[in-house]
Amino acid sequence: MTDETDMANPPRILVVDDETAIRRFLRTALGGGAFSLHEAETGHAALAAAAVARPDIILLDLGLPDMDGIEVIRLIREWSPVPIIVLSVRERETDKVAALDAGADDYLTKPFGIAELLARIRASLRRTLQEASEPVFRLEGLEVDLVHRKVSVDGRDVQLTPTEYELLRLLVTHAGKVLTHGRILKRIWGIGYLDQPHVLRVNISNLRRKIEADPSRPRYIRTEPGVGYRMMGE
Amino acid sequence: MTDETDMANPPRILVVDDETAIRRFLRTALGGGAFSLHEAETGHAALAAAAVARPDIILLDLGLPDMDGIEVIRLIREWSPVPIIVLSVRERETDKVAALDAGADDYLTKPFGIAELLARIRASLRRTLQEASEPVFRLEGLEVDLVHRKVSVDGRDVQLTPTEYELLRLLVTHAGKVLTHGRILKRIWGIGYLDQPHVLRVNISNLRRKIEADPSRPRYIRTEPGVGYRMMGE
DNA sequence: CACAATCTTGATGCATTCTTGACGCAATCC
DNA sequence: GGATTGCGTCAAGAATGCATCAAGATTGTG
Repeated sequence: MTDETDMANPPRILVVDDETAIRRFLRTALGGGAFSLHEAETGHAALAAAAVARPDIILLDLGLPDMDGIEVIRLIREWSPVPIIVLSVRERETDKVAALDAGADDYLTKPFGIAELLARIRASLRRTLQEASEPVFRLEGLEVDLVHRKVSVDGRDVQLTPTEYELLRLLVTHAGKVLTHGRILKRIWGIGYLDQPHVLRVNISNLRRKIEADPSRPRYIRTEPGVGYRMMGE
Repeated sequence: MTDETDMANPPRILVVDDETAIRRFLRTALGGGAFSLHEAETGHAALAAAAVARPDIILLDLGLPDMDGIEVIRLIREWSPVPIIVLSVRERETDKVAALDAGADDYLTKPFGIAELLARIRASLRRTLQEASEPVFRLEGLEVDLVHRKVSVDGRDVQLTPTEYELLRLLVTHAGKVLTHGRILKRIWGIGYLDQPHVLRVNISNLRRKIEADPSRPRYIRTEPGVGYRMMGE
């Protein structure tokens, strides 16, 4: 589907643990730009951070100084379905059952492997992200909703043909950058059309007629003479 | 084929394991009417059962006689998001990571406590059930009651065939979004019908005749030429 | 075993979309 | 300044996709 991995908006992770060593360990393990990290040392701080930072996932230790971790899960579950992965030294089955039934999504007993933790985080994110995130491109009056596959200009819905939409999608996902004729042709019409820029011009023209107010002086799709086209923005 | 999500009907669980002892153990542990159990001994049987029985959750052993469990996960994930919990003797971290990244939702190493397994099953079911948050879909005169499996237009009840209802349900649960032909075909007719969009068109046509006032100019099910169909709404 | 409902498949007419060619215009090169 | 090249627009035939009807196959049910 989409080929561009969006590094601009890394998933937010809230780490809740009172031990500094553990937090530092997780910070190095989860760092590196793949995630945006927030930390909390107490249950109350965790509740506040969950509300303010809106994490995409919570890593929760059960042994907190001010309140029991199970209680933290319950209180969060009263208003948020955010995935919660429990990290705890308690390995008794009753502890696991209590945490899971309180609303936790997963339970790892310390010590755990960092690779396994990362895999479980990916599994959780995969479940929520496949429904959630709404990548919508906006530029002045133009709005391209890549999830719902909807395009509108100044509020009015615009109906595009499959190739027109593919072309627009390609431009939008590379907004600001110049796409060469060759790159576009290869991508949409396949290799073999490299020497036929005409089909591309026709489609750009049709696309402009549908989304540009004045196709002869385009606001969105600018042509870069001798090179290719560029979607404005960024 | 029918997916009677009545509250009276217990969640369906598919157990995939070649060892008779394990299956018997799970049968007693999960029995008692709380769940409806299906079983498979091989990977191929598991794939067939997943398509036919439409389980709400799959318990999968990785050591199958005919194919690797990881491969089973991948093949199921090509067309179904059903929760998969891996039960395996392999306790190496790389095995866990491979299974989770292939699309598994959880991983338990044998031997495990039955209470923990039940808790993890409850956690998985809770997640999927909360996604079906809207029990009844309304749009202008159309009303689709997903709990009682009833459809009405302007107050008059409409009788749909099983496939028609499944199709409508799929569209309604993704209201606003475009569902591609391929996605619908895979989901309702199974993979293998990917290259037969005709059956889909016939059913869309029949469905429209039953719920649309003017099937030639549909209000609810809009066709996205070259792409798929979309239930209006949101 | 027979009946009814449903599903599948084929055929047909219609609408949309794609492709290709022709032509005007602007910028560039010599 | 004239020729060349690249770009944008228009239009028409070809190709594809869609909706609908109808008939045979399948399934379920009593």
